[in-house]
Amino acid sequence: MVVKRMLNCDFDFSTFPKAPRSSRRKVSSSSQRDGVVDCGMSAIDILASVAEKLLEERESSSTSTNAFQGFNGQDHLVGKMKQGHVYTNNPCKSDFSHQPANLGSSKPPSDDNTSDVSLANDCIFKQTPVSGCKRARGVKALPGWCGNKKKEGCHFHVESGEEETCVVNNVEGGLIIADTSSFKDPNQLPVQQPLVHLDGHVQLSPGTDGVANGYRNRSKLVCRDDDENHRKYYKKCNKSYRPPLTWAGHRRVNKSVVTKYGRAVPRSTKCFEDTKTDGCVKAPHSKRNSCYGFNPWKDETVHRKRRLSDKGLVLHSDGGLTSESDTNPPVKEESENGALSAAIGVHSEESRVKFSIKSLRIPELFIEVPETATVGSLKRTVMEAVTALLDDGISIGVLAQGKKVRDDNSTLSQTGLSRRENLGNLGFTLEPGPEKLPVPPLRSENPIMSKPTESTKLSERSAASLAENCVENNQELLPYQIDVSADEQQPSSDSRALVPVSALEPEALAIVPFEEKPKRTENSQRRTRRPFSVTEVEALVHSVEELGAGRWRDVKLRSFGNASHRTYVDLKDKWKTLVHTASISPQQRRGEPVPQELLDRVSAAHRHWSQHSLKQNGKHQAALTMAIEPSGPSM
DNA sequence: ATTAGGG
DNA sequence: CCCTAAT
Repeated sequence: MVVKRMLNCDFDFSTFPKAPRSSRRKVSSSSQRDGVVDCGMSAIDILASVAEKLLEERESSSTSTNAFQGFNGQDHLVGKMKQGHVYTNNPCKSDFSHQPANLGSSKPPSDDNTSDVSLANDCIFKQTPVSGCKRARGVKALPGWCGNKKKEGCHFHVESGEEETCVVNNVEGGLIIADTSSFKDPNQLPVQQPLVHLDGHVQLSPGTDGVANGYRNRSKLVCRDDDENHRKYYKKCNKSYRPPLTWAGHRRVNKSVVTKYGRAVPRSTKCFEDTKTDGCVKAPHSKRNSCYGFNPWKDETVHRKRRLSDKGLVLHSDGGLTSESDTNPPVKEESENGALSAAIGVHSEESRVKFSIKSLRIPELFIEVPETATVGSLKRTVMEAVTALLDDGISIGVLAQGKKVRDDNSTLSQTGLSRRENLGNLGFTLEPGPEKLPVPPLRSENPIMSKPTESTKLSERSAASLAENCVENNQELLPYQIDVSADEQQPSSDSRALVPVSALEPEALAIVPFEEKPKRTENSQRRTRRPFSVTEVEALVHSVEELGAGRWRDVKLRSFGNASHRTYVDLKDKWKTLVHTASISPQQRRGEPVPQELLDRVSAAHRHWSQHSLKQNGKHQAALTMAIEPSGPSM
């Protein structure tokens, strides 16, 4: 099963033109006021639009057929989409206006194409509110992709709730479960905020500067009705769905679907390299069931920097606020663009403010499973994707009056959240953690060595990186400050600031602070696993025979020279395992078999040096003893 | 930076 | 392969 991001990591954010944050903010803000949805376009939307334009172009130009080759078949389109690229010869480049879309305008989107999808300086697409938009046409042009006919209202909901969370599109042999928001209108497709580069790139992160965002932190977001049960549930799921991992160190793997194949799959820059190499193209109907949970904010380097400035997803509390005395239950309002919105019920009683987040939508969740997949496996797939998304850790940010509240110590009343009328402006954001996100050193590893051998790995890898780019559209609409360096807030404290008062609504989902000390910055990647070859083992054994175990630095220098990927710690570890391997029966050994001859040498050397060290130790002891009692026992 | 050892 | 503690 595969849960993956539709778009892969091949985005080139760096080349994406951006308007100054200030201007973007401004725009967003005003458009928000006007209720106009900006950049509320999903990848599918964009692609559909692009396709539409391409098709239109073709229709109007009988000589430009070549330019549409890539879009003629859904196969192609789907495949490309998965790469995160929309390859076009850009026959209709001009269709994408460079002019700012009707930002800030309250004018309803016109019916013409350009207003439907236009590229602002800011690279934000302005789009007609989902329903009945042009996309439908584009979609239709791509039979099988997301045409109305094929789109089904396959819904998933959290066990405890009835929330519709996704729409499933049948895509030639596979299902693509797109986003989530409940789309009453069958024509509606998940709305996200991808950006389309003029060169055809589709970028997922909309809002901000396309910076990848992440639920990067450790604090966890737990949807619950009964948090204990829920946690158990998640745990259970994790256990039952995750394949066993050998390396103890892979424990964290469980946290991400992506890790299905272990963290061996690096999610750093290499993702890009690899992506390019294999194109990250996964046949839409690959026989292999793969499951990509994308984990948006986990991947990479390329986006890391920018990610710093990103404030991530926004849990937007537009409406749905109600006081405790209200008879009517909190009304959940759909954010126009769908993704991850949360209706928050606020109950006021004197100095107390209670929150009840009715729902949290998970944005952009793409799942691909073969038609032959069972419902059960589909459930698991969805579960994995969702779990991976949540489990990966996110921190919560609070937005008051549209501004980010940085001071975790300020009270709600001081922040202006004590008054009900202001609660309407309360917002939450899912964002990267407090940890510094230093630009990770790029490992220059042998490209051949690191070249993945399994296409699945590549796919997952890219899927993982891609996910990283997911950004809730709304964030762009919220004028909170974006201060990268100053972003020192502690996620944990942030979370604590929001004390869930659960049970107001039994089925309400609440954000629960989840204590977990961040051990490792998410941006630090686990090295890719590189099994020692017999040759390497031989070299290692040889060196140890001569130098003994313990002088790893020398061993490294001697047998591995400048092999940057083999550190002395690696050698030490390898020796450790070799010794162990040599001590067990051949039947218990795994991995590439090490010649018994070598293992015998390992045993011999180990024995030898062990005794040697004992002797040394003994000598030392003797020397010490002598030093202390130089003249020996005098009594 | 190395080494040692637990995870 | 990671993480720490101790050198």
